Amino acid sequence: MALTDDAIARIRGMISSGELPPGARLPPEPQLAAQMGLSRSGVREAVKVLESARVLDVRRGDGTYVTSLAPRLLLEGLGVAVELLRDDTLLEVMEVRRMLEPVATGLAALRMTDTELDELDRILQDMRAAADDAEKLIQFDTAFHHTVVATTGNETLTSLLDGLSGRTLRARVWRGLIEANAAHKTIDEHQAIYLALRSRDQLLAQATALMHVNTSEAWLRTVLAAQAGDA
Amino acid sequence: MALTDDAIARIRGMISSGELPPGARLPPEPQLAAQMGLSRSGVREAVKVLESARVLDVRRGDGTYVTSLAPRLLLEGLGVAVELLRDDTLLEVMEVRRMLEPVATGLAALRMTDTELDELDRILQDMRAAADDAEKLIQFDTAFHHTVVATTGNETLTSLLDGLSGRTLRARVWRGLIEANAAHKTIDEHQAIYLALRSRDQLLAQATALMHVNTSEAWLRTVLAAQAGDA
DNA sequence: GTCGGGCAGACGTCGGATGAATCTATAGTG
DNA sequence: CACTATAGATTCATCCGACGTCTGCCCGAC
Repeated sequence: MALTDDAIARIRGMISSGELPPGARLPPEPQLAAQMGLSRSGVREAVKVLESARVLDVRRGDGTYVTSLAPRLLLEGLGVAVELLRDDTLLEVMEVRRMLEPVATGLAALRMTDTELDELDRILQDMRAAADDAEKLIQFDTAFHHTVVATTGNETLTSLLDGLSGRTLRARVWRGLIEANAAHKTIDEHQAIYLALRSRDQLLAQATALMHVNTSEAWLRTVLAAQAGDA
Repeated sequence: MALTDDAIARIRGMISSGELPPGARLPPEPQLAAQMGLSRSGVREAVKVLESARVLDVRRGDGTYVTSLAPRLLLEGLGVAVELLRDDTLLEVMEVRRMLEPVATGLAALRMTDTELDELDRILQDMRAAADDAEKLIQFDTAFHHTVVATTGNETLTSLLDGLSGRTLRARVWRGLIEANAAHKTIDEHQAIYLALRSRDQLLAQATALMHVNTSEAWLRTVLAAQAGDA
């Protein structure tokens, strides 16, 4: 399998070499095909791959362009990859979050502005109001952690952690939490993180975040074990 | 753009739902096309995307199969994504490594066996012997860190760090190091990490790793600044 | 039992044709 | 002159059919 993969590599090469900078427009498919010595079908497959990787942006009726290549785009694929991981490797993902999220939260404690703290407070209230609505809880939980990590100003870090905290993963944890009536306890953990951030206490923020991830990991274990029992 | 992307989503859905477990064989392309209500071309594009994401394994003359879905496969794409990041975001990547690698190295200190330590020692000697051969230095440097992180037993973590330590990134750092005659100093840092691991000292391992990443980051800054000056 | 050939199945690549969306330039209108 | 609407050109989306090539497997020969 060479032709199509060659085309992928060559287009990628043109981008990383700077020949095709962000925003640049590629030649029309027929022309690109001629240029690379393969049929239009092959080019389309190559372009589709790069489009799915958020490297190219294909606009019907217009043309094909190089995206901004921003980390948030290129690292988006991490999320879909994590969604496909098998159950026994989800604990590995959790372990990575456990290493990364506390440090990130600690860093956020140093940089967070009052405005951002207020937003966190708002999300926290939303969570309490959501009660037992799993769907909403997951949504606010996601927003909470995203907001915290985003204030580090490191987009790569944010995208990475977003990807590692996939929707399915969160859903499973919260299902376990709600079924065991432990949702309120987890919301309290968020509160603790919030208070640590509010007081700009890096070490405390780190500690509260670690506790929180640890709780999540524990519930994930429970859910996975119960599921294994069923099967 | 719905048909092909729908197909991608549906195949992915069949996999994550367990309908297509790892190793399973997909129907032939024409049949799959009929089943999903689109042409073979569309199916081929969808399959190609999933193949590039290491979700499917297409064997010419044989058929299409679901891969093992192991983290090392699914997270492989992270590496190619990082290779396409623009220069100004590489420092973000470095910052993430700075958060992750010390913790991982500290963890490795607790789990590393004598055999693995001996292998590290061998790599270290290779590095010293490589002298000013940038190519080899990069190769041994990669091997060193990979070996350390791999002993944590966390394949997800290993793949993640491998991806974040892309070849291009390493190449740039080492280029700066060699040009400034600072290669030996960096090799000494590896030695320090090795000694910390040998004595199973988690905190010291963490500290030496942090210092090392910090050095790399500093050199990356230098190289990027020099490059910006050229342009 | 082993080796080799041949056959069927499956992916790889190609070329052309048609439809749909977008952009642009032009002509018309107030 | 400014704005709008229409027509055409450009480009991607999708489909269809054909042929080449590789792989796996069965079966016969030795």
